[in-house]
Amino acid sequence: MVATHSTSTSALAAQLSTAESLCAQRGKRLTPIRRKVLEILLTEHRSVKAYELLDLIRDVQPGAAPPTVYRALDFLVEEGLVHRLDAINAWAACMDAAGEPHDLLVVCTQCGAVAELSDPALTRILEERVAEAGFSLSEHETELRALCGKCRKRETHAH
Amino acid sequence: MVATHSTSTSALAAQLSTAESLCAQRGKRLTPIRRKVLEILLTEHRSVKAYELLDLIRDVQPGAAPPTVYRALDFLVEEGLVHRLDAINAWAACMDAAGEPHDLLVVCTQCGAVAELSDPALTRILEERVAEAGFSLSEHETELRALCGKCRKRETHAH
DNA sequence: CGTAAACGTGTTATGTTATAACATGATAAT
DNA sequence: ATTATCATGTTATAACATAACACGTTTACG
Repeated sequence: MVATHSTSTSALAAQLSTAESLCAQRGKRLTPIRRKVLEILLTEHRSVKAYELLDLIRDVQPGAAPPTVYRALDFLVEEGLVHRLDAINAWAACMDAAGEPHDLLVVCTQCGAVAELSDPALTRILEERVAEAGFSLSEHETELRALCGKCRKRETHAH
Repeated sequence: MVATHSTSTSALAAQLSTAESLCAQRGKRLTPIRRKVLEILLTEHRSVKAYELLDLIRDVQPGAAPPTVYRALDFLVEEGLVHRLDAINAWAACMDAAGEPHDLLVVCTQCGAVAELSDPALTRILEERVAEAGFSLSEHETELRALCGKCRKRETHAH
C-alpha cells in the first residue's frame, strides 16, 4: 500500500498516543481542546495559522475564541509537540515527538511546508558561534527560511 | 577616547554615507524618510519595533502613518541596510552595510540586542542540509534565538 | 470526605503588528 | 514638455496576539 498524502489513520493514532504518553509522564494533561488542535495539525501535515485553526476548532467547539487556540498552542509548543514558525506566523505539528528533538526547521516561506531535521553536531557549532558573540542559545530549534521544491519551480516559471 | 554607548557621531555619518553610496550605485534613492528611519536604527544601535519607530519619526514628520514606516523598512531591508527580526517582530540597522553580508543574526529574545556574524562556510553547510530536505535556502540570513550576557544573568538571578 | 490550591476554560475587550487601496506629488527619461 | 515611474499621503481594515477576570474542574492532602 502506498502512503496517502496525510499519512495513514493509524499513524495519526500512534502520534496522538505518543503525545498522551509524553504528557502523562510529565504530569501534564492533554485535554480535549489541546488534543484537537494537535490532531488538526497532525492531520493537515502542514503549517496552519492560528485563526485558521480557530475556524477548524469551531466545528467541534462553537464557542471557541482566540485565547482557546493560543492557550492550546502555547501548551503544545511547551511540550515540544508543536513548532511555532516565526517566519510565517504559523504553527506545525512535530511529526515525530517521540524521536530526537529537532534542532533545525526548514520552512517554505511561500507555502508553509516544513522539514524537521536533527543535527546535534551542527547545533553545537552554532552554539559556539553564538557564545563567541557573548550570547547563549536559548532555543535549540533554529528556523531556516527556504523554498520547497514546488515553490522554487513556480518562482522560476514566473521568470 | 572611549567609545560612547551609541558610537561616535562620525561613525553614524560614515554609515549613512555608506548607505547613500550603496543606494546610488544601485540606482535607488535614500529619501529623507528612509534615511531618517535608518538613522534612528543606527543611533539606537538596538532593535526597535515598527510602532516605536513611528513615534520617533513623528517628531520630524508629524503626519507619518504606519505605511510610512513599513515602506521605509521594506526598502531598507531590500537594500540590506536593515535586518528584520522575526523572533521579536523588530528591526535593527545593519551596522556594517559595506562589509561582508551577514549570514547569522544572534538575537536576544529578552532585550532585542543583536550580533551580526558572517560565516560563509557554516552557511554552506546549512544550505546542504536544506537541500537534502528538498528545499533551497531563500535568504542567507539565519536568525538564532539567544540571550545576551546581561539577560542571561538576570534570568539566573530570578532563579 | 472536605476544602483549598492549582489548573483549565469561557468571555469580553483590547493591544499589537501589518497591509490594502486609492489619491496625490516628486523625479527621471526621452 | 510629457509621460512613466517612483515615493508618499491618507483612510481604513486585516491579521496576529494577549490582558483580565469569572467560573468550573481536578488534584493534593489534612
